[in-house]
This record gives sequence, C-alpha cells and structure tokens, in this order.
Amino acid sequence: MTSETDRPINKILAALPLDEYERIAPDLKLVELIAGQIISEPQEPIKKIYFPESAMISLVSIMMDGSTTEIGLVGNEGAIGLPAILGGNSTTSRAIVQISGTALQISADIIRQEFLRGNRLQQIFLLYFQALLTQVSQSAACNRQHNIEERLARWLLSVHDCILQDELPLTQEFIANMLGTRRSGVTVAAGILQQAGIISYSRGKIKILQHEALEEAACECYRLVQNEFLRLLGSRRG
Amino acid sequence: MTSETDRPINKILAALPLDEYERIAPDLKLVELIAGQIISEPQEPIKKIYFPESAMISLVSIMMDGSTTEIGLVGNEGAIGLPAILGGNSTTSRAIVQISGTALQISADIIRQEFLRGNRLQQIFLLYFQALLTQVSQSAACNRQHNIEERLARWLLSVHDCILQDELPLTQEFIANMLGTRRSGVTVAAGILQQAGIISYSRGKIKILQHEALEEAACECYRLVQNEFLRLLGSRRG
DNA sequence: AAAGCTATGTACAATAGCGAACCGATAAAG
DNA sequence: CTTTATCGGTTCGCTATTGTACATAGCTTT
Repeated sequence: MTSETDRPINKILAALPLDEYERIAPDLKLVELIAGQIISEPQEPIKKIYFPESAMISLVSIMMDGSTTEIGLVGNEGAIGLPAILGGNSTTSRAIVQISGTALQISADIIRQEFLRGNRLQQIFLLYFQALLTQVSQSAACNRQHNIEERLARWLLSVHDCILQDELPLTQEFIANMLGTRRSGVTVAAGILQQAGIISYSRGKIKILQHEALEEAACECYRLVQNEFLRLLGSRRG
Repeated sequence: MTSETDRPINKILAALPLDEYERIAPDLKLVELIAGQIISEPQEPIKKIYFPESAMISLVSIMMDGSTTEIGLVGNEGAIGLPAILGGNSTTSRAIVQISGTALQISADIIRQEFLRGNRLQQIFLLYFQALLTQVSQSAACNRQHNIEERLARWLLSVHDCILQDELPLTQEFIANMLGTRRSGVTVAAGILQQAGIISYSRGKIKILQHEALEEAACECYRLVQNEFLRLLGSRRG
C-alpha cells in the first residue's frame, strides 16, 4: 500500500509493529494531494485520516474577516484528522495542502478502532498529540514575541524538514497567509534573507542556500519544537 | 475526597461513572494552591496530576529572553499534567497558579493506568485534549490578529468563566505577562474598558461590571473557544 | 504619621507592521 | 508572438505597540 517499499514512508505507520500495521494496511489508499486542495473545513465532519508521505499539510485558523494564520504543520511525521480519534469529529481549523505529494488515506473509524485497542498505535498517537500541542503552543508564543523575519526563517526551516528538499514551491502570497501577515511584509523579510545570500527565490520557488545561517536568522522556536519532536517521536521535525 | 459534597467540583471527575471514580478517589488529595506557585517547569518530570476546583492555572511559554506568553488556561473544567498521560512526561511550558484555590492532586501513574483501561476517563481526557488544543490554536491566531484591548477583554472573560466570580484578583503586571505585552500597554487597554464602565479595578482587583459589553469588546476567539468547550465537554469555558 | 513598597498612570520618541496602491517582470495561455 | 495572469518589488502615510522613564496613589509596616 505504500508507494514503493514495504516500509511505510509515514513515520507513524513506520513505527507500528507488523501485526498492527497489517490490520490496517488493506484499507490504506494511496492518494495524490495537490497544493491548495482543502482536506477539511472548520466544523466539517472528519471521515478520513491522512498519513502524509511526500505531501505537506497546514492547519489554518480563519478569522471572521477572512484573515488566516497557520497553527500547525503536518508532514510525513504526523497525521491529519486527529479529532476523529479524539472524539470531537470536527475541528475549528482548516486543513489545506501546502505542498503537493502523496498521502495514505484511511477511514477514520478504522483508525479509531485500532486506537481504542490500546496498543502501539495508541501510544504513538498520544505522543504525536503532545508533539503537535507543543508545536501549536510555541507558535502561539512565537506569534506574540517574534518579528516577521525570524518567523519566516523558522517557517522555511520547518517546511524544509517536512519535505526534505532545498527547493520549496511557495509563493510569498501563500507564505503571508500562513504567517498571518501582509504579502509585502514577506517580500521585505525574504529580501533581507536573499540579500544575505541565505535563500534565493523567484516566482514561487524558494531555495535554501545556507541552512546554518537560516537557523541563526530563525527564532529559538524552531530548535525548541524540533527537539521536542525528536524527544517524543525520535524523528526530526519543526 | 472533594471539598464538601459527594459530587466532585472538577468537571472531569464529575463526569466519571461511579466505579471509575471510586477506583481513583482514595488517592485524590485536596491541596491548596497559592497564586504565583509554580506547579511545573519546562523539561521537569511530571509526577502529579491536578484537577482544579476553585484554583486556576496558566500554562505559560517562556522565551530565552525571559518574556512570557500564556498559551493555555485551566480551571475546574480541566486538568494539569496531561504530558504524564500522553507519555511525554514533561512539557516545554510552565504551569503556574494564577488564582489561589483548591485542587485535587493525584499520582500521575494512577491516572495513566486508569486512562489505559480505555473507559470513560479515557474518553473524557481525549475530548478535553481536543478542547485544549482548540484553545491553544485559537490563541496562536489571536496573538497574530487581534489588538491588546480585544485580547484583554477575551482573557478577562475566560478567567471569569473559570472561577465564576466577578471580582478577579489580578494585577496589570501579571496580566501583561500572560498577554505577552508591556504592563503599561495593559494599563491603557484596561483604562479604556474602565472609562466605558465595562470594568473597574484598583490595586490588583478587577471587577467585571458589564458582562455583555465586555463580550462585545472581546474578539471572536472568546466565543469560538467557549462554544467548542461546550460542544466537546458540555461545560462552559473560554 | 512617616516610610516603604506595590500598583497604576502617563508621556514620548522610536519602530514594526499595516493597508493600499501601483509597477515591472516573468511565465503561461491563446 | 501577443495577451493575460501571476508573482514580486516598492512606496507612502498611518496606527499599534514598544522601551524607557518618571510620577502618583493606595495599602502596610513601623
């Protein structure tokens, strides 16, 4: 069911013992997710759970005036659709595909059932919840304390860690929607990073040239969240 | 084990069926929590879980430069020490008593064991977890999008809902640490609300005079989070 | 009543970020 | 090859918020 190998690319699935994995494997369906595609909207019942492989998904809060702010970022280390497991069935946020790629889709009922059996899948999901909560918490503080340039650097690193490529297909407009700022604010911040030779970009393609320097430009939040993912799940992620 | 009645004041405990409650009740210990007291620090192992009765606890992120930002607020609708249940054992945030009062304390191991049995306690904790995640998420977006006055109004309402009193023992300095702003920024915002006759305050005592008007001054985040608590847990809370 | 501490009020220059608009450059579509 | 849409660069005036500093007011202690 995974794309090429026996080992699932998604880290949650990869961490399952064989018997648990085989119980759900027949129902996993490989799907292609396209950037911009909306997986679920606020208040909308969640029926499917997605385990990203190469795709990347943002959790986004939408205010009444239409302004958006990213609250969480999910790549192959995580899963989309947690409320279906937790019991709430819907969220207050939107899940939108940020970077095209593949994911494994499965009925939420099947995962919830497996979760309730209380084995390794439950254990991993609980740890992932905590990691996600840490990420969201840090974003809350970060949004209050750090300026656009630091947040942009942090965010680029996080995306990079999720898709493991140095070229990121992202327009400034989209980034602005994630950071919750104006597009021209991103232009200025990105311009400074480009000036310093840390990144380069053009028409929706951003290249990270100096990873180290980008980390220095980023706020402490990047490292903190990454370390917590490492501690909890043994995998890297910002 | 609860302070006066048979019915636990804490909503999580109150929602348990008798057999589950009686299994943990002997180990619940009534403790008095004093404002300013730190329940747990970042990276510190969590050994106890607290179910607030009249006390109220803030979860606070601390940056390297010492600046603080509240990321979550826990009253008698919730519990402190979730990482011990989720498996991470520690958090990246500080838990600090914001308003003095009582709480029921219990060994984290006992709750974790009961959680793993997979009965009602598990169900409630999972729902609470989602509610908390919603709260933190909304704060992340709120911190980005709303101004001090709106956030102050929202925060005052949230505290009020937690302790169910119209007089809140809070200094502007403390509020500033929670909102992640300067103290004098709070002075100005509070001054406007007082001018309008919505609140009154003096030397660490804030009175809510017009609840309705305060809601109008608050951002949409207050209602949204409150509704989600209501939907998930059937209890009111911001 | 005096002294001391804590909480609150206020002021002011500096700055980050906003909203809006416009323009040029590049890529895609016809 | 021309048109069109998208993306990025830039500017300008404006507002919210910051950092810092100092002043006042109300409890507490003595």
